[in-house]
Formats: sequence, structure tokens, C-alpha cells
Amino acid sequence: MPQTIKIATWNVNSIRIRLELLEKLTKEEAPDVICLQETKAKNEDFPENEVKAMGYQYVAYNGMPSYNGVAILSKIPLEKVRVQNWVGKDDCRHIIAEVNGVEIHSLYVPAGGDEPDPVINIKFAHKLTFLDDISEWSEQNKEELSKKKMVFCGDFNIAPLENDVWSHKSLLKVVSHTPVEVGRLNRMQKSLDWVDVARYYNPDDKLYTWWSYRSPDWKKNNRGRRLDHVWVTPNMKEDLVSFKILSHARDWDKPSDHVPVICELKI
DNA sequence: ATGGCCGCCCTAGGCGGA
Repeated sequence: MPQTIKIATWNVNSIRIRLELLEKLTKEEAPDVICLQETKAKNEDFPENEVKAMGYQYVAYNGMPSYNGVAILSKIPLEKVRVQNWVGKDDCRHIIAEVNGVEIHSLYVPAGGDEPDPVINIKFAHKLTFLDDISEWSEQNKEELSKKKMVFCGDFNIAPLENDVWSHKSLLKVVSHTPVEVGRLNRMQKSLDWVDVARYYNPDDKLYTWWSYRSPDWKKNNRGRRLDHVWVTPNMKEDLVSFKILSHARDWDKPSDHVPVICELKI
């Protein structure tokens, strides 16, 4: 009999500095599984004991000094843990594990720098090729992959829809919302017919998961973007139970600039 | 129109974030 489990995904912007808030999340929401991005800690510095003390006995992580880093924390056994690299870079952006036979992905897509031009900005070029790499792999292995149940979540660093940003017009040339990136994200989504869970439940409202640190009052201006996503394979549509964005976490003391996103599903 | 703030690392200014 399938059980309803709660999965959270959160770009913590440093696991070590955010430990207290991670604990707050675990007490408020008690997720069964937590996907983290931007842990910013090499593996020997990952606070494994602290995380286990919060009730997450099963922990998978892959980090490097200073940048990137992903993890999956779980109360349910993690199986078949593996690290995935894209565009030939070993840069700690993707970790995968199975929970009750469902494949859970924690993904951190490159931010892409300032200039939305792959010719003059190598970081933007990296972002595009990173997404293309995933799409090509998915397209080539679609038949095999379509048999699996998968949850694909993390900081995709792209707000694809007009109602995923505070101003579509103002952000058309700003990295995270440019048509060229959105095209790449759409290709990736189409490659396995991923269901965008946030929009499955709420197609119309403005939804954000990130607010800049630079805004003096994030709530007043509310200039957010929906950069963090939970996608599920179409064979999991009937398994979906709920979805929410923990916006109030942006008001926590010493917050991440991203807030946790939470999805319940039957697995 | 611009810059605003964070966190990291060979502890300090530069890099990356988005």
C-alpha cells in the first residue's frame, strides 16, 4: 500500500550556515525527504551528524569547496545513490537516489552569470549546454526512462512563465527569464513530458521561490522569481497529493534567498 | 539608471550568485 510522503527541495545557500533553519524546516513540515542545493561544503565538511540528529538517517551528498553542492536527506532508506555529471564537469550539481522505488533527483542548474549571450559569457554558455546535455540524454533514453517513476527537483535557475516573475517585460533580457533559456528548459521538460507540479496545481497565480538579498524589503516590492521546481514523470500524476511554496521562510532570521518548496505524493 | 546583499575562501578582497 503506497504511503503519502512529503518531499522538500531547497537551495539553502550554505548548509553549514543554514543548519538552524534546516532544523526549523524539519520541525515545521517534517518532510520525509529533503533535496538541497548550494550546500557549499566539501564532503568532509558536510554536517552529517547534525542532519542525522534531526531525524534524517539516510543522507547522500556531493560537494566541493565554496561552490555548488547537492544533497538528499531522508527518513526513508535511500537506494542506488549516484552522482551525475553534465558537460564533462565534476561540479557537484546533481545527485540521485531511489526512495521506495521512485527516483529522486536533486539538481542545481548553473546560474549563468550576468550577460545572456553565450558568445561573450562562458557561464551562460555553460548553462545552455548543461540543459542541452540533459535533454539529449533524456531524448535518447526516453523509452527506458519512461518506465520509471521519477521526481526531478531543485534550483533550475530559470523562471519560464510570465507569471513566474514579478515583471515579464523587465526581465526578458535578464538571465533566468530570457527566451533562449526558457526554450532550453522547455526542451528539457518535453524530453520526458515532465509535469510541472506547481503549475499543475496553480496555473494562473504569480508564484515565486526566490527573492534577491539586495532588495531592502523583499515583501514590499515582491520582486521574486520562480526558480525552484518540482517535476514528476506523467505516470505520477495520480500520485500527487499537494504542493506548496514556503514563502514565509524568506522572513526567517538569516534566510536563504530561496525558500523551500514542498510536494506530497503517494509512493 | 544604478546598485543594492550574501557566503565562501589560504581573513580579505574578489568571486559567484540571479
